[in-house]
Amino acid sequence: MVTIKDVAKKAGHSISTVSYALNNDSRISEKTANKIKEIAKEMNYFPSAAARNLKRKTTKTIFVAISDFGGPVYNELLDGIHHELAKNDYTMIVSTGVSTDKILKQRGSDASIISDINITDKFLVQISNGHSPIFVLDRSLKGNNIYNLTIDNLNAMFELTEDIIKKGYKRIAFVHGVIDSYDNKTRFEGFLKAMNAFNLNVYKEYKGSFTKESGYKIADEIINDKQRPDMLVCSNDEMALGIIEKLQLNNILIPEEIGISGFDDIELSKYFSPRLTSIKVDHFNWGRRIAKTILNLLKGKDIVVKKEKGTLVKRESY
Amino acid sequence: MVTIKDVAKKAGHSISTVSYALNNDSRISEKTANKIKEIAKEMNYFPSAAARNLKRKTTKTIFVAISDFGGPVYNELLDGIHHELAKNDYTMIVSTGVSTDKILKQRGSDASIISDINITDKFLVQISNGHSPIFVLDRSLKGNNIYNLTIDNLNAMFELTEDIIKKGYKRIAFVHGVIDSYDNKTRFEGFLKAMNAFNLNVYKEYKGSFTKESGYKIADEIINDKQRPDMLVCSNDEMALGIIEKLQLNNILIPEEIGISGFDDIELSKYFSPRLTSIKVDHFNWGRRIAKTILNLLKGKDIVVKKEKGTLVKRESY
DNA sequence: GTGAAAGCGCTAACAC
DNA sequence: GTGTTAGCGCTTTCAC
Repeated sequence: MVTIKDVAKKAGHSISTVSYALNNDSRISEKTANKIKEIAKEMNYFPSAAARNLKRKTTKTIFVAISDFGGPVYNELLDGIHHELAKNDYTMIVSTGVSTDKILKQRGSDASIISDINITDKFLVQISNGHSPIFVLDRSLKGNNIYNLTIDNLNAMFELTEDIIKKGYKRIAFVHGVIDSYDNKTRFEGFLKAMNAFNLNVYKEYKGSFTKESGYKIADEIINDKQRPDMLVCSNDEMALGIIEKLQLNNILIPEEIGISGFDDIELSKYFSPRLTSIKVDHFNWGRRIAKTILNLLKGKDIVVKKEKGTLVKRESY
Repeated sequence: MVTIKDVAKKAGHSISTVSYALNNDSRISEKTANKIKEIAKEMNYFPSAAARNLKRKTTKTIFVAISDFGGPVYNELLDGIHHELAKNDYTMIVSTGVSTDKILKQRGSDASIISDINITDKFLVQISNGHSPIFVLDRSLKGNNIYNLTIDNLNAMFELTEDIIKKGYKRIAFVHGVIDSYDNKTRFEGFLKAMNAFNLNVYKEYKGSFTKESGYKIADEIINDKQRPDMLVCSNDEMALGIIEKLQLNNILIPEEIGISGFDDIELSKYFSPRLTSIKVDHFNWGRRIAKTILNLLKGKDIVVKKEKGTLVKRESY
């Protein structure tokens, strides 16, 4: 591995001069700088991140922890974050699972974005002290270096439920995702708010876990039910799609017999028949805003945290 | 930030004793070790990755470069890689775009997996000298520390094409993805091999770019064509799905008027109507194999590189 | 405009 | 069994 020392020797200069030259310090004469740069290039030299990070106490890296790489949602979010960071010469690294814990503990980044449901609040609070800033998505968590960035689930779900109620549905049920997750709680809250506003009672509640499989199970319950709801408000799209699939397999017509709605507006939702009515969040844009917020904080600016809005996408599922 | 020095001071021991204790060196008495560990925990101490990496000249990190986070394929692949690495106490970091170049140059990892079509062969060859090992997926590239890991596109496509020919199709066209990409070339090769084996001429060739959008364009060409092919062998699923969507919008029946096949077997392909016949690759398993190969290499073992097989998934699209 | 040297936080060879 | 110390590759202060 070629180090700054090797370059210095070959260039016939001190390592400090080489360092200055490569970092475009104005003290070095253009002639020397160019000569050094050429030699460095020739030798295929690149500064070691480890050494530089150690010295600079900053990594110019932002870390993003996600639950899994499959989610249709992460795609755009990560794109948005990366887009903004790259413009500002920051590097984005992403990880899942146990790797995440290690990166977090060992301060591999100047800031972290947590969107991994498997990382506990407790762990985050524990490491946060004296840590680089941690931005948590979709949870509500207080702590020293912890910042909360969320989607405005409540208002979006309120708007959706209002639309449903105005269509004349009466036996409206709610399909929960992971019951005490931030997303589920706030979405349910928005749902309840609308139901209350129209003096309607919740007809039924189903307990799922945000997955398509949990949707299948709920569909089974519904199939065997003699007093079915006429509308299912689901806490996310994946459960809604699972339910649709299974109900249709059992010849229950959607939306004629039961209406259904989702949340997230994932890619697949457009391809189902009927196409799912859902709440769309512009994740690319949200990612950019998240990155901007982080960069501002790192620059020492004051930051304002605003909730990201969702918009109702009306299709034919109710 | 709390350093090893702080822990040493508080524990009343030298920093080396602390280092040994935390790294479970057998020289340190259990009593001292436990005391030190407790204090470290209490102080919320974690060793700095930067300092450790610099000293150890190893990061215990494997880097994966991907084209984008959206691809349905990456999900399982990354899961598989992570699964295997985590078991062996390695950390996986993932990145896209310009971040990738920086990480690669600055040796942020003990090995890298490249599955990003935007990274040029030239760049890889340039940095490879004296670099940690680089594993390239889906390309054929020679170099010092470069290893090629690929899917057996040729044989899988041969098998698929053979099945198509045996169904009696005569006017068989091929839909190219990015024309000189490894995947496209080898898939086309397998296609040609089967056509030749049955003495059939390629009826037509269309040029796409692996995206659904390029599928739409090709569909337009086909719609306006007076002498349409009766079968479209596509270089990947996404183009096939784009073509199906557009053809159906124009009331062309699939498979009655035109048959169609894909490659990759992405999630969506099951939900289309008709469901797409395709080649499935077990990406999770492939990811695990890739990780195992890398770990073996890092351990100094000899490695054998075998192509990953694909299997034909027959559905109703031809 | 350039170089010598200190030191970032850690590991590990060596001394005791 | 524990401590002293060199040094990983780099940046940056200070001296010239």
